[in-house]
Amino acid sequence: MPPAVAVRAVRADVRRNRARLLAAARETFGRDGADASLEGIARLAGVGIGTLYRHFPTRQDLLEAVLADAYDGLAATARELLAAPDPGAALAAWLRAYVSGVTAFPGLAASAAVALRDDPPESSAACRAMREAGSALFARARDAGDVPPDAAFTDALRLAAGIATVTEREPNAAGRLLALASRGVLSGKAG
Amino acid sequence: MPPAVAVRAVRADVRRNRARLLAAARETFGRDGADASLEGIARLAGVGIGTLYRHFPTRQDLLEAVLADAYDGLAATARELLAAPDPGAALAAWLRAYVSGVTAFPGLAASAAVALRDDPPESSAACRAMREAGSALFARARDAGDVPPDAAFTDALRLAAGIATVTEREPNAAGRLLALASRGVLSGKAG
DNA sequence: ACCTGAACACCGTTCAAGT
DNA sequence: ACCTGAACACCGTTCAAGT
Repeated sequence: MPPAVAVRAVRADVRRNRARLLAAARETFGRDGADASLEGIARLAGVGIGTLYRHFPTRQDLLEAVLADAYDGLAATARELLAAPDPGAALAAWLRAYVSGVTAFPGLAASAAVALRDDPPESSAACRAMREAGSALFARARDAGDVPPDAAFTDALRLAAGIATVTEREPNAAGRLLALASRGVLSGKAG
Repeated sequence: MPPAVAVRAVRADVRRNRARLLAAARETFGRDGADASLEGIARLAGVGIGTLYRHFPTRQDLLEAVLADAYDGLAATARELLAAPDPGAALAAWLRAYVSGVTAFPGLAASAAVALRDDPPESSAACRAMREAGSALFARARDAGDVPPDAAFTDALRLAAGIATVTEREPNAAGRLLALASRGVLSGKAG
């Protein structure tokens, strides 16, 4: 199968460029935020700007690729937390991890929120896997009676994304808002 | 007092330019979102770009001036709702109005959230008045036992800002998330 | 005192040429 | 098949000149 070999050879090249672009993006976004210069990222990666655009047609595509790492970690965390004794506390811990994961640098949380819209663009495999793992954690908490029976997982995740977006780089504020949303702003009385 | 007269004459000029810039900003932002071209706004207002920068040194300043209208309306609404019978329902209605008011166009909610940071920049008089009126509504709901006694008004408002930011142009989603945050993601059990 | 707008610097994006 | 980077278009911001 000579074509397969040829394809594999090309892929090595392409993959190396992609990996370099991602590493450069992580470094640059982490320093300058999500609105950093794309030309700077291409320069740091040692590729032409056209190559960056070939791999990541939009800034959002590049940001979502950066997010994939965080999603992998969050999916693993969700699966671990499925074994935790208190379903509600496990869900709360996971939502905190989500907020923390998508606030690695300014502007990232807003990108993460895009994948949670009512009519979202097609999302990455990592994002889908993260949501599936989180959904199981959510269902367990709901079955245990820790979450309102009519609540939707995506809405809860989106709420966390909103908190992350407005509390970027303010972990204390993020914690307060998550606690308030968990307990309920209007939950003074019994129900 | 001749100087006072001279000052007043100048102010008329300055105010007219400011009003034109604001009208142009409302129209342009409303059509193109908060990242619309500032040159286009100056052109539409019939002033030079330098005049726009003189009045509004940053884009955020211009957006906050646009927000002032919404804040005036929200302050009035809060004062009216103080007379509503159910304190909790009144607060809920006002938070819905806030979300609706700061989502007039894409990008506005994120600007509104800036004024709610833990260490916010100095905010407009309209914003302060809105927060004071909302705070009274919040205190009433808390005194009535509709809100957790240790909850902070600014955190509740910030939560609404976060919801607004991630659900822009999706009123249904905004309603669902507000309902979820009001009841509490983890409020399945009694308390 | 305020306004103008040319000038500067910078960035996003495309695409013809190259390998 | 992929990469390069010059070229184009556009925008933010400043500031010398004007009123």
